[in-house]
Formats: sequence, structure tokens, C-alpha cells
Amino acid sequence: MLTTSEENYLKTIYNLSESGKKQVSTNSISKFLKTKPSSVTDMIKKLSAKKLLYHKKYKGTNISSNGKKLAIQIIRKHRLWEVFLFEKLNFKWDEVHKIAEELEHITNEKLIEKLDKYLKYPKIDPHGDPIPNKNGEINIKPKIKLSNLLINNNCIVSNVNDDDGNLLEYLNKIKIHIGSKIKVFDIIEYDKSIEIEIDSKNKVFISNRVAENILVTKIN
Amino acid sequence: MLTTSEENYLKTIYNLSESGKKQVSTNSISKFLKTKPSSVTDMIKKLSAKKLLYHKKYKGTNISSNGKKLAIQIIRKHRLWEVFLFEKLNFKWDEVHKIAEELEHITNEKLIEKLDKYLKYPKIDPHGDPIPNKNGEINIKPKIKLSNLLINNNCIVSNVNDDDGNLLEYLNKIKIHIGSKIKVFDIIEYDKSIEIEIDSKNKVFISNRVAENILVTKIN
DNA sequence: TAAATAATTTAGATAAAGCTAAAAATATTT
DNA sequence: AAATATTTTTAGCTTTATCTAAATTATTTA
Ligand SMILES: [Mn+2]
Ligand SMILES: [Mn+2]
Ligand SMILES: [Mn+2]
Ligand SMILES: [Mn+2]
Repeated sequence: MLTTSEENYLKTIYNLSESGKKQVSTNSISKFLKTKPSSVTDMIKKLSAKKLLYHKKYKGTNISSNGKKLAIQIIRKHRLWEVFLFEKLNFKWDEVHKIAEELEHITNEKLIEKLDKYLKYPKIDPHGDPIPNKNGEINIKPKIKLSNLLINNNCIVSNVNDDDGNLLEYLNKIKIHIGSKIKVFDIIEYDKSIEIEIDSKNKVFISNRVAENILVTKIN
Repeated sequence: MLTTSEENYLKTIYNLSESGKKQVSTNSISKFLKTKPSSVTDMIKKLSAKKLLYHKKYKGTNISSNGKKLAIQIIRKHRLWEVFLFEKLNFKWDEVHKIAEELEHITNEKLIEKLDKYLKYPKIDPHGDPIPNKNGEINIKPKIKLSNLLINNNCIVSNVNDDDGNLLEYLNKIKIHIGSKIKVFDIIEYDKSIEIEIDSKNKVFISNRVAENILVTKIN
């Protein structure tokens, strides 16, 4: 059994190693979790001793297959709770992450199975992220950055960086959410900002930075 | 903001002081929480410093009005989660307490309000205990021990000691649950065991000890 | 490539929540 | 009213998860 803190580290290291190189740096973990690098080093030692990570001093960390399994189950819980909060309690999709960050640490096999059933075995969470099944299998569909589309491309928003509350709030305001249909109208050469049409209604300009943090699946 | 441990102590002290004398002993807390008396003394100091308890060395502890308010809100959360687990996730009524013991510590005003609404503002939990409202008001109805009834009395089971897993399991087996209608058929003088009829169906004998731990409201 | 800079680890400290063993206060028996 | 037993507190220790400051290793730059 892992402590809440161990679980948070493990999940972070899993996420960082999925979204980039396999070797995760101490600083990147520290930055994400807002703890000091020395604290990260301590925790890496603990998790390595439990064979959930491999670590080479001064070089970097990568997750073991046992660590991966555990991390995926935490992510499963996190995303199922997000669905519950969003669909049943009617939270907005930018409010669910923080609460799920706590709920994910409640350990009770039966609880999560019953929750899954109650929610009718959802496949994606409110941010468009896939929900691993009981066996840890994840159904991943190819996603690209909205910033990579060309003029007249159409797409469905499938994912948004949910670690930044400000971004989520902004997208809420301009009515972009998971499942929104977006058409690229124009791309401004000067600053790479783009003009888009959301759900065949409002047209807005968004900065390149924003477009970089919205992942979509192309539909033509 | 209180830690999980502080919350558990505060709730325990509130419960002990409700069900008995106002002065709660260090040993009784220790017994209930399965920690050592010395650990209890430490925590009493911490909570006293926060003005949630009053404590006189070697004499005893009682809860302050601030402490009471906080304790009641924790109990509110506990019981609402129990309703969720029982009604929505279909847990048995003897399984919900343990899980709610963890869920009650998730602190988010909006979460508990939305949960309350979602559950349609329930008045009692699956063990028959009243659920305090947002303002901490509790609607308490008079309850008596099943062991205090006389022959031919009828009653509704309203409450069962939910701290003892074994008792709950046993009652589940003989199909006694909150809301069950019970008629006292016979009282055995020798050991005060009683013969009861449950929901106008099965007749069973239960020991005096069991009857002492079932609270009911008389219906005639 | 040597110096400067950045990243990482180590050493040592702190706070929370528990523990054991011993001391002190209170309660109960002879 | 002593003696004995029980309850409670104190003193000191442990583990977990943080931190700061200093040391070490790796990387970048001049
Ligand atoms: Mn978390
Ligand atoms: Mn999510
Ligand atoms: Mn609890
Ligand atoms: Mn209950």
C-alpha cells in the first residue's frame, strides 16, 4: 500500500514519462508537484526501494512495469471520479480535477468497480482523456495540437491541458469544451494566432499558446 | 483547516460527549480510536490550542462550541457519503461506514452541497442516524433500545451501532435493517433474550446484547 | 578545455502523528 | 488513612514528508 504522497509522485512520474522522453528529470517532477528537488530525490529513493522506479544518480528516473501498473490504476480512479463529478454532480469540467486529486487516493477495489458500473463504464473523462479499464488497458486515439492544423481543417476537441486552471477558465468563457467542433478559418503569420469557428457558431481568435494546449482529432 | 487525524479525534470526542457525560476521558478516546492514551494527550493539547476543546489536566475533556460545529459538519459529510454509497452504488448498509470514514475528510464546500442536492437532501443515513443540515441543525427523534420493549410492542428499527462490523453482518444475515418493522413476541426471563418477528415474516431469537445495540422508535 | 552555470544529491532540521516507558495524579480498596 | 490500582501525563524515540544550505556532478559557454 502506498501513501497519498507516494501515489502523487508515482502518477506524476508516469505522466511525465508518457509525455516525452523515458528519462524523467528530478527538476521536472519538482516543478510539477511544487516541491523542492531535494524532496523529490528522497521520494525517488523510497519508490526505487519498492521497485516502482529505476533511478541512476544524477541521470534520471524511469518507471518500472509495476510502477506503471499502479500509476494507471490511480489515473483510472481519478478519471472515474471526474466523470462522476461532472455528470452526476454537475460540476463544470474545469472544477473536477482538483477534487478528483483527493478522491483518487481512496483505496477500495469494490468502490471503484461499483462507481465504474454506476457511470456505465465511461471511456473518456470530462477532459477527453481515456479511462483505463480494470486491467489497466488504455484505448488511445491519435491526437494533434490545434496549432498544427491548416486553414479549413475541421476537428473535435478531445483534450485540454488540465493542469492549468487559467486555461480551463478561459476556454469555458469562449465556450470551448471536450467534443466541441472547431474549424480553422485563418492563421495569422505574424504571431501564429488562429481564427477559429466553434460549433458552427462563434468565431474567435486564439493565441498560438492556447492552440498548443488544445489537442484535437481531425475529422477531415 | 484540520488534518484528517485532528478531524477523527474531534468527531470521536463529540460523539463520546453526546452519548454520555460531558467530560470525556482520555482512555475512552484512546479505546475508540485504537491509539495509545499518550497519543490522545498530545492531540488534546493540539485541539485545545485551537480552542476546539477545553481540557483540565487529569480531569477530562469537553468540546467547545466551535469544536462542536466542526464535528457536526464532518458527521454531515460522513452520513451523506453513506447515503451515496448505499443508494447509488448499492453497497450493503454494513459496508458503507468504513469507506465514508475516508470520504468525510475531503474538504470542499461545493462538493458536499452538490452531493446533498443530488441525493435529494436525505434526512437519515443508512443506519438511521440523522443527517445535520448545512447549518449544523440536527433533527433528533426519541429512540429506545429494542431490549426495553415489552411483549407485543411494535417498532421500527432506526439505528444500529455501526462501530461493530460483526453485529452489522449478523443483522444483515437475519435480515434486520433500518426501517424493518419488529414485533416483540416473547421475552425470556432467564437471559433476557427476546423472540421477535421481522417485517411480519421471519421469527427469530436474539440475545439481550444484540437487542441492546438496536435502537428503535415505537409505533404502538 | 577551463570556468561558469545548472541540476542533483547529501546533510541536517522541522512538524505531524504515532509509539514505549516512566512519572505523577486520581480513585479505589483494604 | 494508607496501600494499591488505575488513569493520565511527560519524556524521549520513530517514521513520513517536507524544507534549506552545502556539496557534488553534469552541462554549457567563452
Ligand atoms: Mn492526488
Ligand atoms: Mn481529467
Ligand atoms: Mn474518518
Ligand atoms: Mn452511519
